[in-house]
Amino acid sequence: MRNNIEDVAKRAGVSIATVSRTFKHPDLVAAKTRNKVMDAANELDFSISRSASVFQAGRTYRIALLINDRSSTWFNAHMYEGLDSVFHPAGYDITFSHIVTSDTRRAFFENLPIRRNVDAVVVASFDISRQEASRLHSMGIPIVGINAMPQDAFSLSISIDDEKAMHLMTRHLIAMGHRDIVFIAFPSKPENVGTLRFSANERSKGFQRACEERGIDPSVILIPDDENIVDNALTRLFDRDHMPTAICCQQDSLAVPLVTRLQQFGYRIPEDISVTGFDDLDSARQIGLTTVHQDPTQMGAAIAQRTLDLLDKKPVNPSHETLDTQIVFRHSTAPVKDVTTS
Amino acid sequence: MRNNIEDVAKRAGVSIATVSRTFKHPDLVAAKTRNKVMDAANELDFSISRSASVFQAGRTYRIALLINDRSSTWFNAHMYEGLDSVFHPAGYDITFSHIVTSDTRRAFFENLPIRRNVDAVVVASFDISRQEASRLHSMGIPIVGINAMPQDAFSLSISIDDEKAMHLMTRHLIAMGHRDIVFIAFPSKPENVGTLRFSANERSKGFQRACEERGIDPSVILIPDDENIVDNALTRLFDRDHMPTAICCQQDSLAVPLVTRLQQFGYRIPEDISVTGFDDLDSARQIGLTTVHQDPTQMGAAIAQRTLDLLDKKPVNPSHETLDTQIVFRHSTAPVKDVTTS
DNA sequence: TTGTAGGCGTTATCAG
DNA sequence: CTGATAACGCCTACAA
Repeated sequence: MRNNIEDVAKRAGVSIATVSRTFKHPDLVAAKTRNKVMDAANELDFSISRSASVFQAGRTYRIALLINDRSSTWFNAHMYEGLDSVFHPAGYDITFSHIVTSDTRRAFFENLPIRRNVDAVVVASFDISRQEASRLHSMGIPIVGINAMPQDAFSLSISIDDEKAMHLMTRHLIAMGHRDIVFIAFPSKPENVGTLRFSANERSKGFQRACEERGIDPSVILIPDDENIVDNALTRLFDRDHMPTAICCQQDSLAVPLVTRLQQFGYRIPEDISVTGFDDLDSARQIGLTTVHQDPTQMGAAIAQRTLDLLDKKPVNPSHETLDTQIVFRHSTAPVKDVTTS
Repeated sequence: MRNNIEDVAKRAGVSIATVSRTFKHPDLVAAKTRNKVMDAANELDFSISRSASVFQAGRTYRIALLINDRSSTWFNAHMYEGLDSVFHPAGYDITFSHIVTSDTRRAFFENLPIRRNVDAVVVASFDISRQEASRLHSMGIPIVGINAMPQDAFSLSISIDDEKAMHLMTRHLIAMGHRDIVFIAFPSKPENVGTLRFSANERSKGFQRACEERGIDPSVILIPDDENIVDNALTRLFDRDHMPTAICCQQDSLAVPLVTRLQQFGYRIPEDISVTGFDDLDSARQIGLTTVHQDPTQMGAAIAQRTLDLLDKKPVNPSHETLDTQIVFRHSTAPVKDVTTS
């Protein structure tokens, strides 16, 4: 912490400008001079102060990441990893802003605490209103979205089509003869109902649309998203007259343990009940769950790269990307056995 | 980005010092002046530049987090969340340094790219050599460890006792009559064998010690840590003459899906085979796995708080903390049925 | 309670 | 290829 660029300059017998150049533009410095400088720097344990160069660069080299959940979530942790894999090497720090309750949300958009202090904003997994979008844009920096809507509120965006994916999945089930299908989901948080679209809602819609298209009465179970999600689901399931032939889960983190527990109660998956998930967690692959694949790491890396291009004023092709949704067919789904379908 | 402190000062008809104080020490500014300044600031969309104030503060307000795995790992993601919950509000950014291969490791410790650019270093889940420790200390800043050894190489540390925990777990199994127990683990990476202690090794040691204490020949299966860990484990398991009565897994991420798969093959857990894990993932609770609990979020938050105290030169009690290891007994373990033990 | 002025460490510009 | 110098935006003694 002690030695600064001037100490190195003195020791190397050059000017501070030369020291700076040695680090930032080595090619502009004679090899001999460069070595002198590097030696001096090593002896003094010197390296360029990031704070100082960031400061003088005018850019903040900081990216705000807006999330509406914990950062340790499967999606968020992987997305962060993808973002960081691109932003970090480019010299950017990523900092989370947790937009969880409607209060924090309002406070955030009113005060924009990150104003003037980040070079770009990444909005992940939640939708923003037009008003919030324009508020964000008042900062005059790129706003990019990951699984966030509406797309045109963002400078760049990347998303999967949750509705379509779940629609596809439901059709898969229906095509195998299932008519008694239950969709299990977590309810939207109250502060988000109505105005905003979340992945969860889209998935629910996709399920319902597929059912309605085939004249099936969609059966949806909403369970609290607490520490006992599987118990909650089982309770509601057992509360019915009979078990459905297929269970469509909003996400793998529910489907995976549910499979295990159903097995423990003697239900064979998929012989007795088909189960599907969404996300494609590692554990989903391990247990052979049929699910919708998405790769948040890759999404993060992709949008980060495009954001970087935008910041560097390079041409960025497509501004808005909707990834193909892909179902991974494994062995938690099978045709219905006893076909008593009307 | 446009307006700086001077613009605000002009508009508010005060000096820049007053503007600065209004933001940093509001109590030192007359209420009336303060309002004038805040109004001007709002009109100009001004807020203090973090880069500038960090720069001039002399501190970097950055924390380096050294990990030897991906940041999206269950442990790392949660630990990060804990660290961030304390560091972020205090104005610190956390940046990952991935120390993965022996090459990156060597390069890191030779060049110390973070030198002079972070206020503290957090080493997580891997051990460092004396040499590396002293190298780190040459930076003249606190080095803190989370599940890292040797403790006295760090200014502060917090750990669980992996060896003890697995020893306890194994004894639990033995106490229930199990003598045919298999321990399934991932091998250490080659570059770490010998010199360094990892959680994984400690757990293995704990298992073996417990076995030896009871005259049981410890049976250890090492499987590659690739995309098919459960298949790998099952293959090795089926390769034996017979199934063990108990399976001790190095971590939940293996144990949880293994339970599911074993069930699919008709083994009842725990009636036919007892299975134990380590970590206490959310999914472990959902499926009722008996496991060792650890809370990386809480560990991260705790060490972050103590690090902050250290940075602020407040007294920090205990420097080195080893958390009590706690087993969560659920229903994946049971006494052996057909006791043919010799 | 408020203003003045020096300095934080680096980089870019421009001259040599 | 190298050196001198003026920013960059803010904070904090110190003075008023």
